[in-house]
Amino acid sequence: MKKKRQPTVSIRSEDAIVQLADLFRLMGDPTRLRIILTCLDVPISVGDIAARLDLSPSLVSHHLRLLKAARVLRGERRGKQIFYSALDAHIRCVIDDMVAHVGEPLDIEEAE
Amino acid sequence: MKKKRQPTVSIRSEDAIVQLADLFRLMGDPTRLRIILTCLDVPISVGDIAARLDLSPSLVSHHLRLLKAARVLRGERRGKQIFYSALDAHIRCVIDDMVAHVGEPLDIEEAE
DNA sequence: ACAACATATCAACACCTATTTATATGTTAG
DNA sequence: CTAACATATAAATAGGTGTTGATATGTTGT
Repeated sequence: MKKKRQPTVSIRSEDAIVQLADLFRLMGDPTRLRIILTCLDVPISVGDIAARLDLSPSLVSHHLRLLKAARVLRGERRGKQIFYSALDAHIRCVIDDMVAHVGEPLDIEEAE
Repeated sequence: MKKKRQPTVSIRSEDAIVQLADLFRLMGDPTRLRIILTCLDVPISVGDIAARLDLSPSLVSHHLRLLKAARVLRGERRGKQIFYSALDAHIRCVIDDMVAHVGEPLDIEEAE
């Protein structure tokens, strides 16, 4: 049972757009995007994220709270630590599409 | 010749992440996202965008400049007017994926 | 060339937000 | 229960950014 992909054109309601923009805005910060990418691989603890990205645990936790609230990531406790991972696969698709977009900078000549 | 879709994991270079984040940040503003969505349908002039979205032409033009610089949209002049449209199809994919993400709020129960 | 229209640019303000620092909450081991 | 660790929260600061209003650039018709 495949998911029906409804055309982009149809989403025009105010709150739907705001909700979408909120998600994009969350991914629009380099630090937060790094955190997201780190969590896409495999569930990883707050401290390990901080260590890998050379950030303070406090800052990482702050961003994780936003990402969790926006349903981008989810966290589950294992002992003292809390491991974060992607809530679903869509975020990965979004990023992959954007990477593809960046990968093709010019389809037409752009005289500046 | 299909495009090889490289895994999300591999994009880790600093500037690549910053470049991605810049694009997401651009889409993270409701006004700008509305403008993008309006241009996805069919090429449309600055004035028509402003009229349809009830924004000042000045503000629309300002955002269009950013979106054009980021290779999200492109503009071509037809007489006095300049018609803007999506530069490629990837942005539509990105938005569709994000819509799909929003459409599936909960895969697992989330005890708050 | 001039007038009228369409778009772009500039500067200023107000608002938002990422980061830091300090403190608090929660969990495990002894 | 206490100590040590892991994460979360709060307030304060600094830098970024969307919007507005005025001005500039560019194009078409007369």
